Amino acid sequence: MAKRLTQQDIARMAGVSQATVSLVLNNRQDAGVRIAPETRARVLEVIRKTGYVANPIARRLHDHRNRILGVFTYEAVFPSTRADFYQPFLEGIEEQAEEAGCDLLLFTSAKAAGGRRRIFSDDSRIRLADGCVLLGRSLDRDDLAQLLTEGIPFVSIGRRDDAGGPVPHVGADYPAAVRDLVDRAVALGHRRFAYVGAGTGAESSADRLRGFREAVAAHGVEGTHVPFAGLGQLLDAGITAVLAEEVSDGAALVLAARERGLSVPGDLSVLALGAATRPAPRDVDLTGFTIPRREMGRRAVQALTEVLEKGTTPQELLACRFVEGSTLG
Amino acid sequence: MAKRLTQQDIARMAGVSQATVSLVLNNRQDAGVRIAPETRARVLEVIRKTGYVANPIARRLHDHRNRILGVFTYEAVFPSTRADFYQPFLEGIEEQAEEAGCDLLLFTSAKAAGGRRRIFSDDSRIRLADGCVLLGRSLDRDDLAQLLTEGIPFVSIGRRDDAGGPVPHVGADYPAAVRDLVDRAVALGHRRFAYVGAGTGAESSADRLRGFREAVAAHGVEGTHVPFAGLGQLLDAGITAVLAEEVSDGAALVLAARERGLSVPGDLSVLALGAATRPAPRDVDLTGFTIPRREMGRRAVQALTEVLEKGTTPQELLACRFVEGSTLG
DNA sequence: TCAAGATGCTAATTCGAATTATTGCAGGCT
DNA sequence: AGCCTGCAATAATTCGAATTAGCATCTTGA
Repeated sequence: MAKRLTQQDIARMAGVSQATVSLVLNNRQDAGVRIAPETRARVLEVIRKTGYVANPIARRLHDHRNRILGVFTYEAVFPSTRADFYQPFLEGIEEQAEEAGCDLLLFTSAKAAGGRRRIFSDDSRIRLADGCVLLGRSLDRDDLAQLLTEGIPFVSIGRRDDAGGPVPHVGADYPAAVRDLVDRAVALGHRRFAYVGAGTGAESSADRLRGFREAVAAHGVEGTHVPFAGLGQLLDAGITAVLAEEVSDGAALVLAARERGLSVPGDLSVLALGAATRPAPRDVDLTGFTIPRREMGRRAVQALTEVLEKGTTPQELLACRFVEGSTLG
Repeated sequence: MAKRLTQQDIARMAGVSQATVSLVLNNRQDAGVRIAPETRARVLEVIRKTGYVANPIARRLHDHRNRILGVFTYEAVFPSTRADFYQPFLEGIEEQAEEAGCDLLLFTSAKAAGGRRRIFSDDSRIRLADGCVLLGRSLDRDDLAQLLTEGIPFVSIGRRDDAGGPVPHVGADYPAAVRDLVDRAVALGHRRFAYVGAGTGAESSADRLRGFREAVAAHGVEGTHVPFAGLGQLLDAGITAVLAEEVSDGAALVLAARERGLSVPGDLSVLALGAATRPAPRDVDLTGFTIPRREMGRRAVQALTEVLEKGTTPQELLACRFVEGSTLG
């Protein structure tokens, strides 16, 4: 196997010193550093011909920019079961990375201790990347805390509670999106609401439920929360509008209601809150909102750039888009 | 940002040298290297107390392996239009990379000159990775030649003709798979065959057509090749069995035949040769074969490992799996 | 008792690139 | 001639960990 080229090799070929190659490569023009145009050209020509690229490892040891952005997920991203969830985010990430001229490093090497990947294993490679985008419904609190204390630049996709300090993130504004749905339903005359879904655990769930509670309180209407949906109990309780965290749960409710000969939205309105951790039937035209996944991916990379350049802690929530379906009336 | 601890720091705290810390850390017991148990214990205690972890960057610098595998595609991989094509391969690649303890670098930074990425652009970053897996229906011959002459370790997914030298690849054995289909059809009494599809351009197309020609010649039956399918002309020519390179073409033929009131496979047998560059209707139960995409991804990474370790030029064809559909009779 | 061997550790070097301090060399000026 | 100035390029050092050669010190065995 051909040995990897080094700056020393390039230097020899161009008849200059290694230092000169480095200076040319980094296009240094500072005071005190001067390279004659013809020398520069000669070095560049050798670099072009050989396709030399600086060893990112060695470079990293010194300077701190590789133009490599890490993408960490707790599970493999490509299996089709996850693809539906990860894909839109990755699409945005890839797009923005391309724009920023960065390559993406997928941390596939993270030791799968107990089936799940870990950010910090015995020889964590997270520092290979300039910074890192974290992707997943819920992230390990300890991992986040360690990222913060070790000062590793990262951005979470999805809002995160503090973990020993504010966590940089690009999330979706679930409270606002849920409030909007409740507002619309109230305007149509609904007075008894139910929220179906976990409503706890991951921040995304908690945020939705919080939005729901705020909205029903603001309108002075009735709102209950049940983790699992039973169509019967909902109807018995006189509920007229259900907000389902999971799209698939919402769809199941609609189908169940129609099977009973009930009309949706005539007898019951069903609103979907965008979560898609499980595949949902496509043929139910749910009213609700969509999560701007692709945009979140893009913005996360932009935010990461900001972290890297300015050392800030960006926190941003993107608005969800209302979807005019046929299950609210 | 807390400064990271170094082995030097640990050494100072334990009252030993940096070298000793390294030896303890790596648990070296080789001949000529000995550390007294109490010294070892003292160092380990300091490491435990401080939570020191070796800087992976510095470590990599020394052993010349970045443990980064590149994945190059001529287009973005995540957009849903391509996802169906790339996904199974990537799944296998990711799986095997995880096993090998390597991370995946997606070359998203490759300049999109004329919409298409280039392996060798002005500042190609291909050498960032230890080696590279190439993915795509057809690869640029000049790119392949350059990879070979520059001695960049790589493996192509899909068989490739020589490009100034043998190209390391992991492909699918199309000739065998096509011959198998023809054999089965001949056994069922078919004597007039047609091959529908490009049959040229990409190696994958050419290989299929070659298998077809060999098979019809071996059986002494009639076999013609047409780039585009016209149901009428096929029937006029007395064809009883059609092999469609593209699954979608095969499906279209079946649907067209049924629309005319013909029976498939009663009046016409249709066999699909696995190519899926266009989305195909799911509701046609075609007989044919499937390409072991996921396995190809896995094997490609294994082959790349071999290239990296032994400098060989692996070439391998994986068998396609026969699919018992309902369009052969 | 003294050379041979075992033991325990460290100094010095390496990896590849970035950076700083320094040297060499024209040419201009007095 | 002697001296500075400005420019070009290089030697030397740095980063953190791994490794090799080698230096003390301590045991043995004859």
